[in-house]
Amino acid sequence: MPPKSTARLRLLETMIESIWERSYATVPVDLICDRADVRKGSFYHFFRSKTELAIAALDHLWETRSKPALEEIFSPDRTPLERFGRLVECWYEKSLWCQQEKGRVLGCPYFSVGAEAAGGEPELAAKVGSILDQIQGYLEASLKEAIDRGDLKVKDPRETAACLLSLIEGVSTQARIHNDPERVRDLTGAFGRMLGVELKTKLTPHPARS
Amino acid sequence: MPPKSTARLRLLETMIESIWERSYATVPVDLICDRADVRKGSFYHFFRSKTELAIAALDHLWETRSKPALEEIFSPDRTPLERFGRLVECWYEKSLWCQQEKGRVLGCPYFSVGAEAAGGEPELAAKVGSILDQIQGYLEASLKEAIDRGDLKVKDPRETAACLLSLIEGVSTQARIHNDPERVRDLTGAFGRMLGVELKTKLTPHPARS
DNA sequence: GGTTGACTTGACCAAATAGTCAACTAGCCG
DNA sequence: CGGCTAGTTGACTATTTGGTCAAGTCAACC
Repeated sequence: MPPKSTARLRLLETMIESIWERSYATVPVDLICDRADVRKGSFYHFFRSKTELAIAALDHLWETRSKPALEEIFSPDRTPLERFGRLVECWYEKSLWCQQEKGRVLGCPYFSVGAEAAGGEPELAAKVGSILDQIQGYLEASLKEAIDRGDLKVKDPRETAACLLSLIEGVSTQARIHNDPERVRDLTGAFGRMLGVELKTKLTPHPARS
Repeated sequence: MPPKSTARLRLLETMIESIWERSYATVPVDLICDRADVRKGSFYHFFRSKTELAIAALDHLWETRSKPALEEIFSPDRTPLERFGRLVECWYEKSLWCQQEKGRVLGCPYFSVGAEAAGGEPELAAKVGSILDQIQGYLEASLKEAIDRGDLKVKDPRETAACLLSLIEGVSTQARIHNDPERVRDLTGAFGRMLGVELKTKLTPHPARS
């Protein structure tokens, strides 16, 4: 039987949103409760602590949004190189969407929270770590496939996947810090240079930047 | 005449350390005061707010540590490519040092604080942004020099510098999240691949990793 | 009808938080 | 000396924080 109440779900979604816009530490339980229209007591009925909610929320975001999105991007229908191109496109579109809908470029919630949690919230940081590893897994698998197909010459796909991920996340975070979605454009060229191929995306090469 | 009291300086140094180990939001003013052995009143004699101290502290760190270190790394005595190699070496050594002395890999304080501050502390985020831009400047200048010398073929040095910086910072943050300094090793190969050359560093290619 | 168990409610708490303030000290300059 | 100023002190406030709790509601099941 499905859960009788939507409160738990509302808390998860609200937590993600709040944490993404601000940061883990600066989002008080009271704010989450207000925004989710849930009373404090109910909060602690579903979750033993704020940390536990955060972990559950990241997990929820991963399972319901990020993982499905990556499944689409890394679909077997595409060639490996097409997947990388699509990944970069999606990342850029998300940044644009963020700025328009949220008023700010917010970057990657996993990465920001992970960096924050690494100093003081080890379980939260570990959850982020495992999610990042899974993302890296998609990259690595496609790298290997590309190598097998002869599309790519890469010595160590594991290391290269790690670098690609760091690159994406680094660029995203820069975009967040500077509140500039255009920084994410650079990813197309950077991916290409890193892999030694020319990536095809819809993103035009490079308009003049302020 | 030099300042009569070291309290201000102690606050700056303590703030950097605390913020680096934990995060901006989770470092209370009282803790800084305790660790710096300064009373609350003195704190607010020197700084109007916690935010103001944080900004001053990042500035202090930049001027007294990071900038001099980069000046050495990017010294004209080195060829541009040697500088990149040295940069990667230093970054890796710092990560190792961190783990040994601090008990944890802490990554880059600017980047972590920047990501955090972007949601709610715009002035702090702006300070980080300007510091990151300056780091990028060193990279860009050396890229241009390398191109002029014919050591490198890069279309857009500005964009490439931005990507290199994102890569460094992304890798650093991953190292922080996973508390694994070895992740920073990957930078040598990644830099090389990004620039289309083989970088020479003291870092051995790649030992087996757990 | 009565009992159970999941969920809700709002009042409550102790601790932590950023920031204030008036009084104090000590060096320095006339 | 006397007064000025930079710095120091610790007690103080108002608010916010994460978390608790006892008393409820309500639908399902016996």
